[in-house]
Amino acid sequence: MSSEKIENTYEKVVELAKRRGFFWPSFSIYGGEAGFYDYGPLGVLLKDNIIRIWKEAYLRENALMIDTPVVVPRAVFQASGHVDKFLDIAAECDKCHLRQKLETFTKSAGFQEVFDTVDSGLAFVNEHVVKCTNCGARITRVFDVRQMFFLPDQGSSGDLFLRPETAQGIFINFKILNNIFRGKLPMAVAQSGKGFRNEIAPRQSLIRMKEFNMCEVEVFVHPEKKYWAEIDYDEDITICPRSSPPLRVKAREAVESGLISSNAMGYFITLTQRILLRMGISKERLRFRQHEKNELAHYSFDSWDAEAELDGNWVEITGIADRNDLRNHEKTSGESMSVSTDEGDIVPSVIEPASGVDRIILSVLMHSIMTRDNGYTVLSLPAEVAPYHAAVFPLMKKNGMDQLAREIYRRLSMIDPYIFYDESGSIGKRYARQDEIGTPYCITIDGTSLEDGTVTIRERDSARQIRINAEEIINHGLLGNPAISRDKFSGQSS
RNA sequence: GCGGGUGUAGUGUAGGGGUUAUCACAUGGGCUUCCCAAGCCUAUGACCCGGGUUCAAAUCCCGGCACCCGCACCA
Repeated sequence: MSSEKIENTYEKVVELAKRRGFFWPSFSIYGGEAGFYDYGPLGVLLKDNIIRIWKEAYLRENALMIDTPVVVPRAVFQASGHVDKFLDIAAECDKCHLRQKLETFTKSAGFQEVFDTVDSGLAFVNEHVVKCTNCGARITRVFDVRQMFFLPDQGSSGDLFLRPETAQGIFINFKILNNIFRGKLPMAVAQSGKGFRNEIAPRQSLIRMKEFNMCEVEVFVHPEKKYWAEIDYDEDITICPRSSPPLRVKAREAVESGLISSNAMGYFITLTQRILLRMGISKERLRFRQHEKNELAHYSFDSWDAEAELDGNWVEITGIADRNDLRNHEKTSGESMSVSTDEGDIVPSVIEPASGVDRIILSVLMHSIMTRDNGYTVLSLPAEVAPYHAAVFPLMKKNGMDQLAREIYRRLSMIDPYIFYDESGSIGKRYARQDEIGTPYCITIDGTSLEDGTVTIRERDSARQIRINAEEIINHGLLGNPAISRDKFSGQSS
């Protein structure tokens, strides 16, 4: 099998995704709508698996799970700063209709001003001659571009928005959650759900969508110590700090040397790597890059992005931000957000590992797709990520092989529902189909099965088979069954 | 949002004012086959949408939409 990078992996994955049923553009019979994608039969299973891996990793950190509405009243985003800051002050040239951020025009005209409001921008262009970077005409039109969707109907308290992040649902419930956690710190709260952003130019299928899935964790820590737990992870991470060239380090050492600013930041960078690798991101194609000062979000002092290399570009798939939202909500709502500790009352700081589920899914697919020497495609997904754990086939549809195969399928699916049954076409075609959707094992019932109850199990990546008693699988399952461990497939070929 | 390119079955494509719209793969059914998309028979299936020009538009023109590439944007 060739593990070299396939040129145009992106297009290959998008084509496969539609043909086999992972994902495709939404609303296509009505011409489509940019920025929206449907998950199909396989994509739903894959996405569930990705989210489950994340959820289980954070349950092991004793995180609390929460689920809050996607529709959110204005007051929340007023306090968080999104209403004021989550928009662009844009300008348009009346002559050539070039449209971009006002600051892009003013900067290239030699001005350093930053604009928060349409009024301040308008006042500026009236006072100063700002010329179009394209045609040289004077800029006079200034307007704002909201990046949050808002609903035409009012709620009981005014404007309603679709949330651009799930995080605020956690912050505003901080006191309730901390009570449930019996007042302790540090505390982690996690939420998986949809977010909405009015992207100007949605691109590249799952990379930039207007409606997307996110998995966010808010880790509440002591603001001076920012400590979560001893970093006992020993593996290397690749980091790109602002202050030095890229390097491979252990998180513990990077925290001790000050390259990573806090224990909590280092801990969750490493945990994020473990989670992403488990999901099927390739380690060689994953790095953590610290944000430049000028690319930090309005709420963040420090931020590290987990980036996946996709067809030569580094794409953010998870962001780990050091932010301070509780103070804003305390100020605006008047509710105390402080926690009593031995060292007095404190308002916790927040470390936020936030993952884009859709981007992870695309990255996992792009990192998993392989081409066999015979030219056929294999999705080399981790077994626990693959939509189906196994497929069951009769070698041929005769002599009772199909009856026995259906019986084994029926019994097996009682203990593991992620099993696919197929008896159509030739055996080779069925293997190839399962390879292409990442099914790690194919169980085939042949003539010998009729005699002694054994079946063959074929491992996807090696295409090798072992023979095993069917009862062994039915009683113990496939995943984690020592009789079916990968190394069993390494020695013999068939 | 801007500029360029593209749009033909599920997928990849040929064609290019009047065709029965090409081919391959995939898909359904049948035959064959005791292990890797084999073979044979058979069936289903397409010109992105709207307007214009024309006797006639899938084909030419205009507009829209979507996708791809670059720019800008990415809280």
